[in-house]
Amino acid sequence: MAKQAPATKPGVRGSRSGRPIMALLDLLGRRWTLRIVWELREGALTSRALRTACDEASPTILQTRLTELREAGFVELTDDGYGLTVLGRELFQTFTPLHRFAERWSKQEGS
Amino acid sequence: MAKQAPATKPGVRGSRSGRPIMALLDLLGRRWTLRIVWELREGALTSRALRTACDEASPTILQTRLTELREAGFVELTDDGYGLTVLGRELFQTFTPLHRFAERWSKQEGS
DNA sequence: TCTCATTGCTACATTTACTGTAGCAATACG
DNA sequence: CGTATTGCTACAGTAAATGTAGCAATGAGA
Repeated sequence: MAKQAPATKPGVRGSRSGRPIMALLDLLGRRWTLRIVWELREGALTSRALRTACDEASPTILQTRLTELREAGFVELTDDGYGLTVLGRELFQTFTPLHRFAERWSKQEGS
Repeated sequence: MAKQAPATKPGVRGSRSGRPIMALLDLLGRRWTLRIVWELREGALTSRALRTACDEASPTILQTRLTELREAGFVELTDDGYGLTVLGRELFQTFTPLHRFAERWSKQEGS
């Protein structure tokens, strides 16, 4: 079940082009992926706690996404539960501008 | 078919919490959404050109995503085709660190 | 005006992805 | 032993995405 070479695994759309950004956009563009990274931002969570944080999402898909994120090297399973790796935290850093953008977006939306 | 109040439209997962980032993560976490924004980064594309750029994705889903992105205020349809709005370009700006991250990610993956 | 090509967009049957519920084996605590 | 976690999986049902085809509207050319 443990795959290798995550960055270019065949099932990833856009990875045929060899452009890493495509593989990343594809991975992040799957349901719950962005959310999981977001919810783990402040520390590790157990699978159940993560599920609660993710609005009781189906454990099936959470497990699938966690496996993908682990294969990609963004998430790891420790004694404290699932947590972001160093790489995963770097990925989360790129969300910061996104967060600020979201705030601006929601405000200009009312008009 | 035309909805209103995009930031808090009922179908958006995570928006019940009222946190804009959740609505944004949900929108961006749908298939082809990230990719579309990415492909429009250098200028407007016609629907067919966008489809080609998106690896011949189904026009059905592209049209759905384009509608969502237009309702969100990120994309607009002009004489040149679909293009990013000012807001959409701001959103794309947040991808820049993601792009650089993707490059680093693909390199450390081989080990 | 009659093609012909392009645009944005949609129908629809098939396939894939996701959901919701239930429950497993392993571990730990009493 | 019971019971309460953990990570994880099975499976039936539902929702989402794909792939192919084609529509109406627009414009260019003969």
